[in-house]
Amino acid sequence: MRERLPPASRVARSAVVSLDIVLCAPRGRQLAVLLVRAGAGARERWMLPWTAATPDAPLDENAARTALAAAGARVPWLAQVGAFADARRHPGGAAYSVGYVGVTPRRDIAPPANAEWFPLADLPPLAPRHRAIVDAAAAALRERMGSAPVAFHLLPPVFTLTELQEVYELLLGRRLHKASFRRALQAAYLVEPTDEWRSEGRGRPAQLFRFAPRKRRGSRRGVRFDQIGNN
Amino acid sequence: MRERLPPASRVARSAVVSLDIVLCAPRGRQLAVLLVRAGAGARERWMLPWTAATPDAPLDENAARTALAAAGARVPWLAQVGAFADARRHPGGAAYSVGYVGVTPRRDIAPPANAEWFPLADLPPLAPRHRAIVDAAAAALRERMGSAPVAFHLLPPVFTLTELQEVYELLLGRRLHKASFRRALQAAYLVEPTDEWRSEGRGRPAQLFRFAPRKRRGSRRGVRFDQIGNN
DNA sequence: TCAATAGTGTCTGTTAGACATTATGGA
DNA sequence: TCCATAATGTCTAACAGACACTATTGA
Repeated sequence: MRERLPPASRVARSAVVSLDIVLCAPRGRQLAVLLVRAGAGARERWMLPWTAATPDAPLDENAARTALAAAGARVPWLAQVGAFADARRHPGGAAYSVGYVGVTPRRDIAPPANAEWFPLADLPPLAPRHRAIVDAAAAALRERMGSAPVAFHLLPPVFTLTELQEVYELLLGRRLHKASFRRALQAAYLVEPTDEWRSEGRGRPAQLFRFAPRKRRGSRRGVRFDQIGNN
Repeated sequence: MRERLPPASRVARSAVVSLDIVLCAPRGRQLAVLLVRAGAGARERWMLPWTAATPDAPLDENAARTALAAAGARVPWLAQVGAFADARRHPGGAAYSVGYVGVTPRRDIAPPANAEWFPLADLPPLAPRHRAIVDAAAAALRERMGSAPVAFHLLPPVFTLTELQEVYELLLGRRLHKASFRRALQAAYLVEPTDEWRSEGRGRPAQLFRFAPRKRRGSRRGVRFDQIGNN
């Protein structure tokens, strides 16, 4: 089930194009990113999981393999962030790098021995290019959240609406109104209730839902100029 | 003012990474894309303007140079679309390609002899990778339209509100309501009126406006699940 | 019983979309 | 004068956000 790939540290430093994965998972009220150890003891460094690209293979396949090898499990959602070059500041010396961002429910992932989850907001020092890829990945994640059901890939198959809301708050970086969130969710026909309930600590148990999108009559109202103004 | 670059056809076929530009301009009610001729007579082909990437130079600089050389004028807005690989289907045989999308007001651009504008919806046959880059560029343009004032780079410095609305309709691919469009525009403090008016044919002359964004109090209401549902 | 969380009903301010009306020029 | 386009005012339905309330569990 688990693919074998050469560890990143043994890939030739002359690799022309690298694939670098920013793998995210929820961790309490923060997003966590998976990093792998490069160096040990006083010279300990961290870097994004990466491999040299295999020519002639689709980039997405290459990236999926890299993510699988790094995480030890299939990554349910993976998207390209972009290409990076500027200076030679990749830990493996790659002239070009293609960044990918992925998400996974945390429970699926017990990281390999040389890997560890770090809070996105508090990463250890990274090579400049990896730092740029992480920043671009976080931005891409927030952007694409509205056009793809990314949030559901951060959750197990069944979840409470509070859990779903917490993931949205995580990705959006702001608190949401409970009643409004549920109304919008209902109007979008994205989830359906199961007949299970889960009790956590005190309080009334929460009903469990599953992701079950249905065809929708397009609404698409208006033009929002909200974010226009920079650049 | 105009940079000299080797024409794409003379770049070695072994180039590892290419930069490929999808340059867009308004053309009536459609978007036009700039293509360059590759081959002649019965063997005539068209391709996106591209060059081999210069190692160690920032990709954005590389792309700006490529666009400048292809269009013969500075391109006011240029953004990366992503990296492409799959099979060896680049016209120059590049193993990897980084796509860029740019926009320019049409009047600025008199294309060089071997280049021509084509309607985006009706392009001649392209190499598979170029076709993929064009499609991704069109999607990226629509996506980023909401977060950057792309529309204004498709217009001359002063314009009528009807012209601005037509550009938005072009980019969004749907008609907008005139009164709503103007209200949203006013609320966004993006344009300011000049004291010029322009009369075109019959009807009342239109006031000319210029792009002049001002600081805005963030509104950012609610969560829209509008586009969620496809992966 | 109290504390804590889930879930729902109602009200209000905002706004997209539609319609109507006025304004101003050319034919 | 009639027609075409610009620009604006008003009404309505939809909806985000807030508040309050009920429901259901554990302590």
